[in-house]
Amino acid sequence: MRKGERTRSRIIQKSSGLFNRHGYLSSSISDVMKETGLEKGGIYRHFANKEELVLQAFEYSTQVMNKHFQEVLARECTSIEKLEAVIQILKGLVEDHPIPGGCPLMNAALEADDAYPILAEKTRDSMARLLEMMKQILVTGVEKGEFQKNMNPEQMAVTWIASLEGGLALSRLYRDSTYMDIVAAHLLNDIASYQ
Amino acid sequence: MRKGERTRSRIIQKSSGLFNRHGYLSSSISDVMKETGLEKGGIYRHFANKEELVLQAFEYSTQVMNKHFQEVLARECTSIEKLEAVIQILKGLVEDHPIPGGCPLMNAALEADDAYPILAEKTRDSMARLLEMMKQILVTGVEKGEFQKNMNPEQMAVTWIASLEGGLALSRLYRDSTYMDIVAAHLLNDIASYQ
DNA sequence: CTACTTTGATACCAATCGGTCTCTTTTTTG
DNA sequence: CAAAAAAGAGACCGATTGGTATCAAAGTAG
Repeated sequence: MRKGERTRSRIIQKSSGLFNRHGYLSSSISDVMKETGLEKGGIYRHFANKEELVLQAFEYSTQVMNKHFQEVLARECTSIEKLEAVIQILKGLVEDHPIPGGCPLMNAALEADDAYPILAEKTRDSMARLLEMMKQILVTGVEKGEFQKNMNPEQMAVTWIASLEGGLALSRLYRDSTYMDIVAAHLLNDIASYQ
Repeated sequence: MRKGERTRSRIIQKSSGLFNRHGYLSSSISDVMKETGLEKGGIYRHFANKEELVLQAFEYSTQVMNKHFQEVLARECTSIEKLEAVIQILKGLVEDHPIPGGCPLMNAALEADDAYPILAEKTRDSMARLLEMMKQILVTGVEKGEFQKNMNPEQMAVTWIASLEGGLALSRLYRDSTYMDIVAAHLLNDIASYQ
């Protein structure tokens, strides 16, 4: 691996945290310079323009989250355990783990919505993957007899993601994980009625 | 009412929509100029700096939402009807009604989180009011015997706001109100178990 | 109508924006 | 080690940022 590639990766990694905390549009190249310790020339050698860096940084954030999901979920066997693990992962984001600034999907969704169409499109793709992953856990749960067949995995997946993302936003706003706990307890209690 | 006051109000009103769509930090004064049709001098006559305008615009957005809630909820009698009305109001935000750009509380919460402490504080206040309003509907519902006493209004209020705000974010991302409908149906089905 | 006040357009400011270019330094290759 | 290639610092660019001062026009009060 060449030095240039390593530097490029470092820029993406550092700026992904910056963008997730301070926003993709509001962060400037000079913010990226401070974050990386590089000068302007050192950054623009690796990216044609700010947008390329922004999109790469967003993709990096989603990759980190996807990998984190994969690793944590692989440890769990039953679907209900996987659902509890999903809750724990989202709860981690309250405390900036594994990424500072909260859920990159939610952040990008709200920031890009009316202001950054290209990023919004990428966000839709990533969100669709997250919803699909949730649905898959639930479908498997039904197939294995963990959940009754009258539970609708598609709708339940939407409800879980919406509730957890909303709860995460509240918990981050108040720096108090209680909100996430309340939402999580409610979701687990609800899914229990299908067991 | 002097002309100056009218102009000031118009600036706040127009820029509140702009900020809610494009973000408080990302929007520039020249964006406000285009939105209002005024030149720079005409804007800075009425506001000491951008921050004053930003905070006033946010407050205006919350006032519009509060008034909207009051008016709509006043028409409904029972608590369950009020809850359905809350759903309808949040659903309206998918289609930019009564404010373009989605829920101003959620937008401000995520944007201000790590980047704009003063706005974050204002957002916490407004969000607390929204949660309190939800809780009050539920408390009244319990008092009137609409809901069983084992329902916890505080926790239910958090769950409803989190779920609806999360669902709203999904629906706005995909420009598809189905997500909101799914979340709403789930919440109504859940609250029915306490009736 | 007149005198006074308020209002807002305009020109201007330093600082910062995203981005380019050059040139030295550092890596890599043979 | 030498030559070639890659990398990054830094000066520079025009455009835009938030913000100020001036001054003519519009509004208001007597």
